[in-house]
Amino acid sequence: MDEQPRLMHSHGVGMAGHPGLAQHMQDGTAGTDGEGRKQDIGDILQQIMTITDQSLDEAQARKHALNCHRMKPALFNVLCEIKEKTVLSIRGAQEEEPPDPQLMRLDNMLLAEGVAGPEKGGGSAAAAAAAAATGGVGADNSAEHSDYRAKLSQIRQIYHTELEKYEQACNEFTTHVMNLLREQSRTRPISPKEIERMVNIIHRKFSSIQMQLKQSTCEAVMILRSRFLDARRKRRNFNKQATEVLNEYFYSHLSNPYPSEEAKEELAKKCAITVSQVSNWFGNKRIRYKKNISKFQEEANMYAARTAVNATSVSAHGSQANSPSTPNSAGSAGSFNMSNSGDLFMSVQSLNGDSYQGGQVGANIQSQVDTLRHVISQTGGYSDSLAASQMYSPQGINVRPTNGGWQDAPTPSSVTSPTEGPGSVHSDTSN
DNA sequence: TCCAATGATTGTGT
DNA sequence: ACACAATCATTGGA
Repeated sequence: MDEQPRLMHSHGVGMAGHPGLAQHMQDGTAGTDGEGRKQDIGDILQQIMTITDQSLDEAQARKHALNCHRMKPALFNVLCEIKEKTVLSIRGAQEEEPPDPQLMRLDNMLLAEGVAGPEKGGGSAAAAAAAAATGGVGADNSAEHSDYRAKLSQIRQIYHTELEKYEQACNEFTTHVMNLLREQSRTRPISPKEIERMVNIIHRKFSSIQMQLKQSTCEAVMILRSRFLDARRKRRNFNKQATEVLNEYFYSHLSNPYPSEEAKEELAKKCAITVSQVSNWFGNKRIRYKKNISKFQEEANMYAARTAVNATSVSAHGSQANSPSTPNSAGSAGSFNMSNSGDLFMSVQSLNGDSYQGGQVGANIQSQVDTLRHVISQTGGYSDSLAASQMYSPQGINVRPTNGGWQDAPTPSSVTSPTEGPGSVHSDTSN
């Protein structure tokens, strides 16, 4: 910096002890010719460069004089132009930046999660969407949702408070800097464009802070989501009634415990759970039943007896059994085949694994067959130990609980008929 | 506190 | 897409 005065000296323009600006101002002729103008500019420059070296009063006086000098606007314009063409133009090239994709992602997410955007509904909509995604739409999880919403709105509140703080700080700082620059623009060449640029720089800095805020908010939302909507963490046992409905269906369709889509829907409705929950339940049940049939024997018999009572009472009234086991009853060919007798069914069953598809179509009849089989097994002197051994009894050439299930070796129903002696093949069908 | 039961998820096979 | 099997994570009773 202190080189510049020397530079001036070398040009032989402004010198220490040079007449003050006031004098120049009085000297109107100074600016008329080229030489005079040059000297004039040199003087002004000199004033600018040495202004900090002077005492406060003197500086103030000179500052005032400078501000009032007729050449000042022109000079500042030129200087601004030079600045513009050099440093600022380089910076300007960097300024044109596309919207940050990362920021856009964060914004979108916050919007989708209901943290940003409209106050009402966003959060609950996001919660509902998230719940739907996890398949958990139950009557009992509305409480969970409200809890989720409460936490989400807490995050939202914090986010907005912080955002407001940032914005306020940003505005305050921007105003301060702008005032400062405007003030300074009287004594040094600062164009409005430059001020604007400075404001942009400040905004960018603050927006990067904002991005951090958004990022941490997103993280918080994600954690909240995973904690609240991970169904495994919020597992609730189904209520007794729901379990009974499902078990009833399962044991009354033991030969083919694969509810159709409609059956699942109806079961879901009855149990106030989702279809996917029904699917899960049946998946688990099939596996666990197959793994340890003896354990489920008692349960099987209980439900079989119960269903049998229902079935007989219903048939006594000459109407259709209106249980969840009905949805599959739309079948015609299957029903026809099945409707002949349990004997036919069983023979088909033992000959052809696909017969269970028929069973699925004629679920009504199949249900009755299963049920009756259980009743017979109960009345015929059932014993647990026998049941356990029966699982692997010689009767079951196709009785292999571990071989992959009902579809290709579909005789768990006979497995659940432990009264059949090892020799009494299909004796249960002779009802 | 332990442990069986149970609903849900994940990985794999078809 | 669905079923199975293994597994996880939670619940609830002893």
